[in-house]
Amino acid sequence: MAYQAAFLALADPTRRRVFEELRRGPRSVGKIAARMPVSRPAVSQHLGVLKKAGLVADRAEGTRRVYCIDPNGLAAIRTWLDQFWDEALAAFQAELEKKDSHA
Amino acid sequence: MAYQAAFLALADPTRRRVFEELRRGPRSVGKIAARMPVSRPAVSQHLGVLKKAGLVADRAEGTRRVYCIDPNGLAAIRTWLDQFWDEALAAFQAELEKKDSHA
DNA sequence: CACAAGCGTTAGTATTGACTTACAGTTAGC
DNA sequence: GCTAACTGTAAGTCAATACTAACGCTTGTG
Repeated sequence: MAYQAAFLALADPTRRRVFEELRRGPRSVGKIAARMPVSRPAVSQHLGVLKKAGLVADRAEGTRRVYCIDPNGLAAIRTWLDQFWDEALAAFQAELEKKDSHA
Repeated sequence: MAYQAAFLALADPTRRRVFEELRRGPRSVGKIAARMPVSRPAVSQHLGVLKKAGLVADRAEGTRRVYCIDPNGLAAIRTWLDQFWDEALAAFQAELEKKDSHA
């Protein structure tokens, strides 16, 4: 049930942009906020949501806080996606067989 | 840029539950709403959002409207996920080499 | 032709949440 | 110790949205 938070976190465009910024590598909060159209506290809040969703991880580095990508969040989404796809495909084939037995 | 709508659509719990209900196979609006804690118009609106996101498709069947899963929406998310993962992995390895050249 | 079933749409409401400003806490340098 | 740099947090505001109730439209049935 972890994909719930992940989907909710990635739904917001600004927050996903923050997340995608970390795709280039680990960054501090200030570095990220400098490239964003919103204020630094807003970025900090977004990072908090992403962290709770298991999408990012943070480590203290002196006075600044460096964030990087946490694979767990994306893995949760991928798992959900694969499982969903398998079930849907199975249901689809079951539907076909039902119509075959009809003929 | 199609994953934007898909993520936004799957973020809402009720809407995702509607979507997951179609995993079992094609259903009419009434059938879905019967298993939901919200009213039928709410389900209809959710289905509209899912349709615009390319996650479901509908066909008229007499007086009732049957919805089924549209692979396009999920494919968009999968594409984004794969691409994101590749870039993040490349950045991670680049980070490692940078530290190697440091030694 | 009238009636009922099944949906989509609209208007209106209440709640969620993204954002800014101001403040408090922690760490490096003089 | 004192200042500056960097960040998380709290309170408040405003826009987005999920929901219900009421209505109108289309299709099958007597």
